[in-house]
Amino acid sequence: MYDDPGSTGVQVLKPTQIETTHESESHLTMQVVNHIRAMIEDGTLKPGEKIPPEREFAQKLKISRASLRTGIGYMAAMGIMKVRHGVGTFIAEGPPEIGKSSLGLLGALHGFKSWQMFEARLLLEGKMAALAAERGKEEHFTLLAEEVAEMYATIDDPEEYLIHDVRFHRTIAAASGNPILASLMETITSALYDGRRKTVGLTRALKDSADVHREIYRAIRTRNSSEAQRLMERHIQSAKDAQDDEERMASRKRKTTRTPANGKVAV
Amino acid sequence: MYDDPGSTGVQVLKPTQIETTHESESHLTMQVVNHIRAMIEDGTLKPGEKIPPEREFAQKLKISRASLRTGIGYMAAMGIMKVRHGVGTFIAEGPPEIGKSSLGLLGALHGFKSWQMFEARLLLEGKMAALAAERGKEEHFTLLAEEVAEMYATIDDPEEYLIHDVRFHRTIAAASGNPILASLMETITSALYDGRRKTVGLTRALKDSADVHREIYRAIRTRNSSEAQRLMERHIQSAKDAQDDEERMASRKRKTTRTPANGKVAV
DNA sequence: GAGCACAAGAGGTCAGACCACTTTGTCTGC
DNA sequence: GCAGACAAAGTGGTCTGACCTCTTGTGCTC
Repeated sequence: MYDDPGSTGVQVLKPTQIETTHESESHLTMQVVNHIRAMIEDGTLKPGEKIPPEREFAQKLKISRASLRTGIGYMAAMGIMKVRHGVGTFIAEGPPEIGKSSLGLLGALHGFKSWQMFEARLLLEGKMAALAAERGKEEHFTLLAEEVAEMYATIDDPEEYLIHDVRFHRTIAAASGNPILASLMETITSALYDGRRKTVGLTRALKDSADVHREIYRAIRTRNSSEAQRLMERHIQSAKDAQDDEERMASRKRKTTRTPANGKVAV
Repeated sequence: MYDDPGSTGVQVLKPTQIETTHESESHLTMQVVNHIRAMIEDGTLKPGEKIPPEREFAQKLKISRASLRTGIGYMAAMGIMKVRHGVGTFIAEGPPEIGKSSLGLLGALHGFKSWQMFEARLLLEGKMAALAAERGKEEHFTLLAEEVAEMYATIDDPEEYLIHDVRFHRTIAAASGNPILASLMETITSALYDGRRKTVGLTRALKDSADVHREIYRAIRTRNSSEAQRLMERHIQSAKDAQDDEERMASRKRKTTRTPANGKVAV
């Protein structure tokens, strides 16, 4: 696997290897991270809130602005904070993503394949659909129903449709009661989006798509977890197939008149 | 779910919301990230290799050293690069982790619970065990067998044992043929480790633990994927139970003589 | 009342000096 | 000749303080 150079290679035991996880990033960077973390944990800082201006905050922490910025950059990279030029720095809110573009970068390093992303999605979303059926609360069902309705309503407007599509999946994630799984999903789907900018003819079968979502909703609503999982898995699988088709088509002919502008993916 | 303030709250549609994913981090930071990304993709830079010294590299990119450092810090935060004071900056190698301490920090924000981590692990590792049984190659089986042997051999040395334990699980991840799932697992387990530093009496049942690993190995070896998954899930479940016990014990009585120093978790 | 201009506040970048850690190779003393 | 101490080079870490750019709000003008 990772530290195996050749075929003969066996056991080169470096007992400390496991520990390598920690001890990164200089002292001051971590000081900033921990300070902010502490402020979050004790409630001084809540998601969406703004931290003090850099100059001021740096002075309070008795470090230079440069060091403070390093720490902020670190947390911004992890998606914990959002920095807005000319406005301020904020604690992130909304669906937690484990590490934004992280997956995309890692992909470049280790050669992640598209089908692997779908396999992961299949697993995660399938399980979450099942969990949503078991643990979902009334308000989740309500939201899901609304999104399905909106999907049917915007069936002629791919842009709008996509929004509700995404929301539907996020609501299921929320209903699953496990934010960690939700984060993982968010990470992967976001890599799937802007990582490649797939261009998919959304118009093709939005009606079918809406129908499937409706079925999934029903299964969850009636707490039929195995059915929910099955439907969700089939749904993702067909999304994958659609993308594969699209890809094959695109690579075979570059001149097909269509290609509906900046791509979105039907989820 | 995320953007739902009250009970009446419905549909406050902000069509651009989905796009919010991109457009973060200033221009120069991204320039650095993209430049390095390009160098990785075209093979100029490979995992484990060192990038040029900051002063030199900054000059080459025609940006200030400070900006370069921001970019490097960004990638370091995502686990793409490792910075070693006094030595140099390197492209990360080894098991890719989506975002190091990211989960821990996000946990502080969104209140991740321990059982949720185990639920995620159960799902991921269970699936990977099944996949390993289906897709594993001879060399993976060999490595797995070796690790099992080492486990039995180091049954009296928890420290050593843990190393092989971890390697066993990583080898399965590698054998699953899906590095994305492997990354997700790595992320979660690392958060489980140093996120809390659970103290678990390892000595308790290392023999049993080794036996279980052996059984899992056998199932994978004989390509019995459902059995592999079942055993792995049971294994993780019992690890969770053990930790729960430990926790309950620790919180009830703080004076129990044991507590074998800096904690490791039996995997 | 609708625009527009400007000022204030906040993050972004820069330059250059200096500090701290690693590594390496030489020099010294035994 | 060898071991240990030391010095220097190379590289990341931090600081200072100035200046640039973006966003937002205010108040003036028409």
